Amino acid sequence: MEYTVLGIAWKRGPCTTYALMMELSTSTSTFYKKRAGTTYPLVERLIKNGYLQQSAEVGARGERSVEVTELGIGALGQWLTDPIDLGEAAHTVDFIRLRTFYLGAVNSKDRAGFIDGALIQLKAHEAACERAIARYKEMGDDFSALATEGVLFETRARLEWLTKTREQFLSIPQGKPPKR
Amino acid sequence: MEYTVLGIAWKRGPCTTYALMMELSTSTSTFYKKRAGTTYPLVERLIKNGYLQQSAEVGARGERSVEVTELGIGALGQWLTDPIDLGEAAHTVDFIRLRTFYLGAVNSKDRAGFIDGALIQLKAHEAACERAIARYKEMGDDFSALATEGVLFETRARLEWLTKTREQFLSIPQGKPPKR
DNA sequence: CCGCTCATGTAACTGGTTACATGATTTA
DNA sequence: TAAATCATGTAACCAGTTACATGAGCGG
Repeated sequence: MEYTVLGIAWKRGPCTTYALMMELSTSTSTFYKKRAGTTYPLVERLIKNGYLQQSAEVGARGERSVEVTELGIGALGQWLTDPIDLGEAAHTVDFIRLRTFYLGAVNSKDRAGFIDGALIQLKAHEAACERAIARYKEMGDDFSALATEGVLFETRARLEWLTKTREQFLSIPQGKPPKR
Repeated sequence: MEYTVLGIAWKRGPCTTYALMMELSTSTSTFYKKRAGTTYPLVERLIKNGYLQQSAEVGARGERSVEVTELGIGALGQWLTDPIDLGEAAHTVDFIRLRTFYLGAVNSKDRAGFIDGALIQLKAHEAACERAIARYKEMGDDFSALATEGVLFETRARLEWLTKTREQFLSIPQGKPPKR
């Protein structure tokens, strides 16, 4: 999304499109598998619309760098100040949870396999979040640290939910729910 | 996503594309604002690929209904049985959290406005989840009830996170983090 | 000097959104 | 009988993904 790129560019100051792309693809929070094909056109679009501009700063090897314009900072502030509506606040994605809606289609053994596999991945993700938070703190990026704390809260909630409901998920008979 | 439609069609048994569309757009868990323009082509695609088929059942008003084929049930089972990888398990979306990464761009008063507005929406969402769970239990759809319990856990974690970090978010000075 | 990372793109494809369009049936 | 809901689509647009393509600089 445009605002994420705008936000990263604002935090970093003048940097290359490549650097933006790298941060987009490695962040614990960003949900796009942004690669070159997305980032370069997106940055182009933002420049065309006046939110980013070519920076005067040029690297040793002639890399071009971009920076946020006044207009861009204004748009970022607008986005952060606009009250969030219920639709956006409630909109979350969780691919583990998504599957659990239909677990009745498979037997208990398969359900256990899925849930236990998911728990392992979530624990790995929890550890990754902790490392990311430490890294952000070290870098002095307090907002990213607090935001990633949110990912950690979420991950622990998912672990707790799956752990507590595991037995119930396994005990429900296979098949679709009764018709009404 | 295809699997969600497949899952809903499996749960419901023969039903119209319209009914699938309605469930997609009202569910607490589905993240697509699926409208006609998405659902009809998607169902067409699933029929073409053999996962859905026209059902013999026809409504009083001549509505066509679709149902899952054996192949479709197989694909659904496959999806549910395949172990989830870290990338998919870690991939979550939260538009409130996304903004908090860049809250340093605005002053403390604006941050407080954003956070407090978000808390109000999250509380409303929490109540909506509770109602949805009760409804699913009433309908005898235990898997959806347990899955939506997951949404509830998540929502409460987000509330707890924002409540606990609110003061910290407000106390950090405005501006971008120091360069390294 | 070979391979890796930095750096910058392009082109084709896919899939979702918006907006439009139509008509039947139900309900107030 | 008028409005709402059920029901079915289409077409233009937009944005993200995949895969391809290139070349410079750096470290072993």
